[in-house]
Amino acid sequence: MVVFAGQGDARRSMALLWRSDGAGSHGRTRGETRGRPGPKPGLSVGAIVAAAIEVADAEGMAALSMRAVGERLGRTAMALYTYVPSKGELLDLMYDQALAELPDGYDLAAGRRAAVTAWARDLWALYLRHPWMLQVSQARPVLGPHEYAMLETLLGLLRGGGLPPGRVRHVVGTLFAFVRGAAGTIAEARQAEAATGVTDERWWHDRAGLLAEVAPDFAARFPAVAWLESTPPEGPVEEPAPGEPYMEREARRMFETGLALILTGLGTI
Amino acid sequence: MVVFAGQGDARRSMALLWRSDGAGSHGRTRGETRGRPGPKPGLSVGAIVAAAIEVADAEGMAALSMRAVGERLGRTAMALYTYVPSKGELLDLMYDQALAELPDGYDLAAGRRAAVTAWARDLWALYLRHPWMLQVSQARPVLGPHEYAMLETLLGLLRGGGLPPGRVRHVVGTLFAFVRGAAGTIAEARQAEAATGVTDERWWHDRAGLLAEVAPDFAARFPAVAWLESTPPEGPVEEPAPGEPYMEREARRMFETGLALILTGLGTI
DNA sequence: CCCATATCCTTATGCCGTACGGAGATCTTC
DNA sequence: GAAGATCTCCGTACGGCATAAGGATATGGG
Repeated sequence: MVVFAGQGDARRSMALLWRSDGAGSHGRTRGETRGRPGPKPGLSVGAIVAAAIEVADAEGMAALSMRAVGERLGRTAMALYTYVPSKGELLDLMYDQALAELPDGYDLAAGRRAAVTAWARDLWALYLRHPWMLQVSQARPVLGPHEYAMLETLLGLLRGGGLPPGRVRHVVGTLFAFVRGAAGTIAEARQAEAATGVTDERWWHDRAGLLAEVAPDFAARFPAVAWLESTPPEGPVEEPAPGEPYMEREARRMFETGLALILTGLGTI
Repeated sequence: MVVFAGQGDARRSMALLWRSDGAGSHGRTRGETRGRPGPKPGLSVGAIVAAAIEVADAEGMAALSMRAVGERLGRTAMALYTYVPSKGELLDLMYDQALAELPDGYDLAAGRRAAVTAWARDLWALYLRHPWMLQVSQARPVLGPHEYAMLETLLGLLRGGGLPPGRVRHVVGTLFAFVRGAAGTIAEARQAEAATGVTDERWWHDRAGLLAEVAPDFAARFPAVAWLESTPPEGPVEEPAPGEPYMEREARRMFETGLALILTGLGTI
């Protein structure tokens, strides 16, 4: 399920997001530790965010608990609350931190379309590296620095294409929606595989058998579906790509097709 | 976060999904109750699914607990387990049941593109009526009868367009990904609004103030973003649509734009 | 009547996020 | 160096969650 970020002290959470210690610098957090009473901080916001991302990457969003993150850092769950106000804020920080992995510029020399394609592929790859990102609510955007940086990058590619600003907004929204939706298909499959240990291949095989059991009249009820499923995935017009599971290859092809449709449409408008 | 369906007894869950009592018929579930010992069932799978959908629609996915569903039916949480193996299976049933609201055919008289557009709009509207649907994992599809019915409907529109089957698969995936992604933006906003009581308008206003506080150099760091945000949403080339909040109108326009891009692209390929 | 079987409930287990307050480290100020 | 303020980290506890186990009770067939 989508996890909603905490709407606690909004000012504090924005300050955390835009804190000056960049990236995963594991640095000091609120001003300087120098000259403050009390024990030296053994952790940092950056370290906690990094640990949380590791947990979420490895075990999936469902396994991301404050206890689990604390354990990875050799602390208890409660120790984290010194640095981060709540789990919701931690999710926001994780999300924005992951976005920092994106490149911040693309070469327009090969053309606008090629650059936007590269941008979309990178975002898609990021979502696949961090499938839990798709489960952080998009409702109230995180509004962190890296989110704006990503947007800035895309706008840099789209601006100057002759589109009016209102149009640009909708194109941006379309690209985000598509990449996100397309990545969701496969990202969640990976999470399910990691969480349950059942490969996608096997799962589909088992389910197909059950489906035939429970709906013996399938082909009659859904002729077009049966037609589609009876045809082979596609011709051999493809590089080998040896290790890639069937599902993933299909998902990638779908992504490329959809992206091409959108950009072709954009070119003819 | 995305909720994963239970991978308990797969056979039982498929049987539940494809149980003969259709739709919300609140009918008998496993064979006939006639001639069985024990008290008469006071509930039914259909009634439980309907109650769960009501809860999720009204209070959001986060508030959907077995206790809440039981309470709505005047029972305890444990009473539900007589009918449904786990919360995960219940989610599958809810998902497939909601899909039953979709029309099962479109008129091709006005052309293929018009029909596909209508199909996409209906799916988008369904997601907005039931925002929690977007939080049910897509990883391992539910594979319920209404999911196949929806697919069958779309394939009925796309088949005969001269596209090879492999291509059709990718176009279908693209349409699903886009509609889902686009609906997510606004559906989650509605859920957040319902859950927190803070309107989107107000939330954005507050956050903008905080952003200016915490990142005073915003316009310099993100010039293209600042440029985009400084331009008015769009010309007055729009019907009044009085009650529609600003965010929703923009989201709807984005959806229409993206759909047009995809279908235009499809037309020129 | 008797008993198998069904529904529904009470209770309990082990997770979760996190409020509260205590223990002890480390600073500034005398 | 002592006092007091302030900080990190932890132990405990609370209420909520899904759900396992088993008991009370109703209902049918024999």
